[in-house]
Amino acid sequence: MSKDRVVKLADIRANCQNCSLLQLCLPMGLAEGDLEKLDSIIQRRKPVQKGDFLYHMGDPFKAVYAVRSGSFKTFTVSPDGEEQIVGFYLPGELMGIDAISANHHICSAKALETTSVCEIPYERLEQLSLEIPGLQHHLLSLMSQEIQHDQCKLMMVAKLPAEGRVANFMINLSERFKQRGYAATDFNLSMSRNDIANLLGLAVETISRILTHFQEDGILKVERKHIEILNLEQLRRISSQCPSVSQPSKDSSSHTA
Amino acid sequence: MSKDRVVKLADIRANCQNCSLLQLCLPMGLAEGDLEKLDSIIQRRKPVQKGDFLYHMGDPFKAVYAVRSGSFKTFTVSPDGEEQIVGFYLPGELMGIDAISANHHICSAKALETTSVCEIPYERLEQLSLEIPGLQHHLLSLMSQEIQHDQCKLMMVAKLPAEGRVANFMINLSERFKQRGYAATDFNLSMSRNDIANLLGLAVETISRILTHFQEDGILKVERKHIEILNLEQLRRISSQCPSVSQPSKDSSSHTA
DNA sequence: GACTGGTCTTGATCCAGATCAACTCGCTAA
DNA sequence: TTAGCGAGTTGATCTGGATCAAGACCAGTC
Repeated sequence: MSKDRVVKLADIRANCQNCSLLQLCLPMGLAEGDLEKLDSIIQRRKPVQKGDFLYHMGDPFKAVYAVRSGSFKTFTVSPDGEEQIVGFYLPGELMGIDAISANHHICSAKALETTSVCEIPYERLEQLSLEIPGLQHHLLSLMSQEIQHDQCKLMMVAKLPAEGRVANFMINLSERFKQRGYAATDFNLSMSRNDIANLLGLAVETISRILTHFQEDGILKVERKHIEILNLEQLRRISSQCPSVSQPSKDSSSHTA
Repeated sequence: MSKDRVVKLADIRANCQNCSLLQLCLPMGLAEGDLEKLDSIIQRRKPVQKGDFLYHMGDPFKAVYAVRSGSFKTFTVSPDGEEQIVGFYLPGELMGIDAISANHHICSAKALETTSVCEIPYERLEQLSLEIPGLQHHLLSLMSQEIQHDQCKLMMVAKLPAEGRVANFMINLSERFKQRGYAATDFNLSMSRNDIANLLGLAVETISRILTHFQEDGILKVERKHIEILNLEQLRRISSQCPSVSQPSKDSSSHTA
């Protein structure tokens, strides 16, 4: 294999055009030429190691980030130092758009594993979305989706009992993995039980108990971080509440849980 | 008073230029000429009566609405017919932007009292925000704010005990009233105890008990729908958790609870 | 006035899930 | 190999808030 060929491969991987997440991510639906324009402002950064921060709460808002591989959690820290998880982000999902109005990040983003991201300078993105037909709409649409999902999460936490929340969480992850071309019923959790508990407003012990309970009932197979969904229908029945999670819209990136 | 003068007064009232909510609402920060452009696409509709719907869940998405006076609740209905409140909307707040991505309304909007709204056809708004400098950014900013507030609500429900949620709810209302030029510590609730309980994920009885408890402790004066905040500091202490509610950003319309 | 239906309050009881405490399982490190 | 530590599980107990039930308070309406 010549050096040239190696370079070319690296080059291919680093373009939106050849990214497997094209249909999910920000550039979704753009024409060839417009895609290149967008591509030209995007910066690929070196991977973020597990436990490292992509940005901190309070940092000035410069860019939004698309996850390329791996996963993140975002969280705020309350005055008394307690962490509150806001969401988990998977490949193709956009992080940081909640910072537009405040002009600084309102939560911190920490890598749950080794991850790579595309950095999209926000000012240039706004300029570009004045020029590229459809980009503005797509951006607004992405944000509207984020609102929809947040409202859905709110309803889940306000209305569902513990089992329903865990079921809902698993279904949500499953659907997001499916959209990304991964197995829908067999995956690894990159987040700890603690993080899940935190997001769902429950105690760690409760998560643990419910997972073993689901396992006893043949709904899930749980082995440390590895989850296998054995009875999706049952899981849905337990979760059933939140319409927009069980009926994802056609264009559905940035499904955050 | 001549007929001309009457017409002129009516005309004045029906323009963004002369609206008392100008500094809070969608047209915030626009230049004179641009303001007129925006104004020209906005339709003022006849008032919506208490209990009537502005739109229903599932309706095709045509427009967003700015509350001019009065208040709304938005809610979804789950498969089993149960209502889940998503938020309450006060004058100057924008309703319906959560429908952009799905292209139909994902919740219903019901007037809590006699209200008037400005209807802003969404397609024309998108067109206009390609032309008017700053409008695109403002729109994105508004949506980002909505995300921020939803995340804040989520944290509140996931983390705070019942008293904290009620305290938080009251502070949030108080601040929104204040921004609108109403008294911050003396106001009327347009929503029922039931609606509040529903939003906060609590039982009506719990709301009732907490309100009497707050009254006994001299934190609030409660008389049916009328609320007087006697000890805002204490209320804050009970609520203290959710940073972005207690530190509203400079540009802060669409504070929804 | 008295009658009715909705909203709100108050009290008594119960239970889902928190909390506390002990233990197990992997993993890393020496 | 053992020691040590963080993450996860499991059990026992406790409690905040739900639920059930009964009144109280209004706003209409006849």
